[in-house]
Amino acid sequence: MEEIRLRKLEDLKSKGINPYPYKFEITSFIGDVRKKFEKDPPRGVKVVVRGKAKRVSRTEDGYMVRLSEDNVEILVYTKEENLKPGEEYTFEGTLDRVEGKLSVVDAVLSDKTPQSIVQIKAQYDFDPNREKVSLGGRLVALRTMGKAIFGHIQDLTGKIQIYLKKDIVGEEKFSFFNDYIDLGDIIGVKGELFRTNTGELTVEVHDFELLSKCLHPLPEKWHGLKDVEVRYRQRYLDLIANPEARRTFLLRSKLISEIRRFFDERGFVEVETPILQTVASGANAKPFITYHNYLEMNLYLRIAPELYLKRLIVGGFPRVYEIGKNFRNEGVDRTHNPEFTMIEFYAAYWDYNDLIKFTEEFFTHILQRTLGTLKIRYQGTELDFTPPFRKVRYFDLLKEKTGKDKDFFLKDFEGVRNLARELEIAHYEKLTHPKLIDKIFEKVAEEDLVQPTFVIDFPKILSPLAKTHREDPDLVERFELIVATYEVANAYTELNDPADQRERFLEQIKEKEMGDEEAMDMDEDFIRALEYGMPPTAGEGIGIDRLVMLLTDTDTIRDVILFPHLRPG
RNA sequence: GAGCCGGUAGCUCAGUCGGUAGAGCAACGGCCUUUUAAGCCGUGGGUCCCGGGUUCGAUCCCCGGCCGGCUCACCA
Repeated sequence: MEEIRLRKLEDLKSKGINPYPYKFEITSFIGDVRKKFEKDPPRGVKVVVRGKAKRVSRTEDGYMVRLSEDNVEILVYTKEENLKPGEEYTFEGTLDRVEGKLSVVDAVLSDKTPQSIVQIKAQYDFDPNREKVSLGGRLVALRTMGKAIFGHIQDLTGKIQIYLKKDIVGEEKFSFFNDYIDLGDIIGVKGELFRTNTGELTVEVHDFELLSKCLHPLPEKWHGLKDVEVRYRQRYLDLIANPEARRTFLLRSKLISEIRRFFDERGFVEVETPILQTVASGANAKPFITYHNYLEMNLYLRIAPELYLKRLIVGGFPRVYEIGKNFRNEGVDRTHNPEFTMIEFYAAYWDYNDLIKFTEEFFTHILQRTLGTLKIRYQGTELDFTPPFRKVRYFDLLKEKTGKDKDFFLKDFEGVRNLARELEIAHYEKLTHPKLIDKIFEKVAEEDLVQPTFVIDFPKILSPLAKTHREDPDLVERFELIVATYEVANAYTELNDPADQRERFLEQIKEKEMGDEEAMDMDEDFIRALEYGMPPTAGEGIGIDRLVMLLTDTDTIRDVILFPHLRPG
């Protein structure tokens, strides 16, 4: 097949036609055109429609019916079985726009009095008045009908039907299309907008141009691209073939701009700190090591920006944030990619109580702006982000689950180890005391935390950069926000006493010597920075990838990272 | 790192209790000027992931490898 397309390419060149021209003037993106003449129905509008089923197609979890009333069509998505093409049916369902087309979703058979499909459509799909447009896109569907050709071109913003009529484009152009344009090619079309008999917004093409040849066949139009390996390795194909992929990554982008807007509007300054670091500190994780030829030294890819951001607080930036990648040399699974995106932010004169309120505000803003709701479905469960979120203290939760109190966990090392053994925690005999507590908490507490929950007041020995709790020297002023059993945010009142910080680092070094590979490294310059005085400060990190997973109802981090790490194929 | 599962046409999949394989879409040739998973008639297309073994014969059985998925371990 590639050979045929290559031959067409050569033919074009020999005819003096450049198959890769320099420029095509477009009047707008495809989605803009659709937006102009198509209104989205408000959320949850119920309709009853009746018509003849022109086609019944199986979808992943039901059927799609093309329902026709006097030649005007509407798509109906239903789980009803045994529907037959040619029969008349009445459906009741919710009006929605699916890939640009007005559709009735979650439809069930009904015996109510139907509304007119024509009239329903008239409310949301408008007459384009022969508006002149010039659009570019990839040809993703093609239906040639002798002296007329229908097709769809697509860009990131949407899809639109094109209509070529021999009478209109002329004999020469028409056969040029037939002879040289293939499914997958990028083309530019100029023409006038109209609606077909069935009501679909369509470009009546007056002229067109090949903008780039596609030398490979596209994935299948109906099933899309399913092979996960190909979807990740050749993400461009995923983006061409699968609307969910486009939706996910558009939402990711929207999320990140909304995050920026949220922070910018609140006086935060966006900064960039080093990714190549000489000391990998600021988190409990194993770093990647790289080598600088000129300096003849190893460098680490950052595991966290924390210590640099706090240096900026020392330097007088009152509120800073950084959105960027962190790199952790650890296992890869459904919730971990070796490089992942976080936002970390720090606010002088705040403590962790301020951050709790701020975090609730953050989620409200983000959810409203991206999804327009505070209640989202995630893997079959409704998550309610209406503030205030549940708050529970670390040791209260442990006590509830194990019956053991703080003193037990912090003072009775042997007891904790025995408990770990009872809980069948792997390698319990090799774990250090803080690690054991951490593991037990993860095992007994986290898996029940589905609704957004702040776990507050962590043990000090787990938190070397957090400030000691004002009411309890064993604890720090720290919280994690857990949603759907995984950590989404981690925050604390920052430790700003340099002497205390030095002690904590020394404690980490001891942990490292006792076999904890993830214990933090001492950062002398960071301590020196604190010696110049850091105002009371609170800081937080939020994992962007996991946030996108929540917002897009995705259970694999690889589905929200454009190019996730894979072994070379 | 361990266990389980998978890799068949460009894509989505079926199949061979061991005799080198099939559908739909895509492609190619026809017909078709409002189609839309267009339709109708016809045609071509395969390293059945790779390497070894068993066998007269392996895509299928066995062993090893590569890549992926899931679970666990490691880890945010």
